[in-house]
Amino acid sequence: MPEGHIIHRLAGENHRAFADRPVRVSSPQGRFAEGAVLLDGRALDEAEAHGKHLFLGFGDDWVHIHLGLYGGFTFGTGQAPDPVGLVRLRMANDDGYADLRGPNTCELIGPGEKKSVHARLGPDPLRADADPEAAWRRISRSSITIAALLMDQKVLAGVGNVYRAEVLFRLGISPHRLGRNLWRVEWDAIWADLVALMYDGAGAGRIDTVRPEHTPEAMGRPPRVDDHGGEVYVYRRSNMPCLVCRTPVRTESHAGRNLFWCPSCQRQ
DNA sequence: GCTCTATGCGAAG
DNA sequence: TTCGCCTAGAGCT
Repeated sequence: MPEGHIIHRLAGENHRAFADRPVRVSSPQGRFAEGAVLLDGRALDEAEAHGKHLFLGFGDDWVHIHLGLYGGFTFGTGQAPDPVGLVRLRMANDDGYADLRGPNTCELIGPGEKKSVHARLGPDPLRADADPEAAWRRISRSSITIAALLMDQKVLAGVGNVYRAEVLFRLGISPHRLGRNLWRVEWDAIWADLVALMYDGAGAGRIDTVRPEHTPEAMGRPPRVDDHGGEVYVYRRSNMPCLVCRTPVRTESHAGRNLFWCPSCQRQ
């Protein structure tokens, strides 16, 4: 259940495990059977992430994967065991294996289709070719909230519910501000903070956003780590005291997703 | 066993 | 704005 930092990490893990050697490809569940037959025994050439989309390249054939809410990869070493649960895609060689379960998308595409996926995604803070100006052009003209804009993958690729809540908290910006009411310096700060947070997240495999001066140790409080594995200011902390000002964290359903913010630290 | 939840997204209304 | 969809684990009866 990943945001973009995990997808970049997965690109690296798949590349390390399977690049440049023949891969045994199968679909124990059967829903990627045709693709598996076509790829079986071929070598993985490239693994690439753009936002929450993962691309595994076998020559001109690409596996396009989107994990959705509950998709996930499991990696293991040695001989692959009998599949547990619904394994859509299994890749294996003599050293190890990877199982993909529950993805929203797992499909074989060609270079043209891959290009069109990239074309409909906004800049990804973790990609070297990202152009934050493209996101700013849309945000600065928009009459929808910055909270909704940050989650819109056409505007910005890779940010999900955790990063949007946390970056807005860290910069003291209300999630209800409209895009066109954002200052340019605020957008620059959002982008820079996302690059730093997501880079750290990709390295650590979890999302930690709490600054050293607000950690439980620094504040003399017991540690509290969210189920997703990281330490955060507001995400999934409804009604708990803000780590900075003690005001209860608020939550509301915003465009179908839970939004979390501190009404005192994020006044406007 | 059942019900709920989740870092997502696109189609339908 | 709501629904449906992909799946597994937690917490409940």
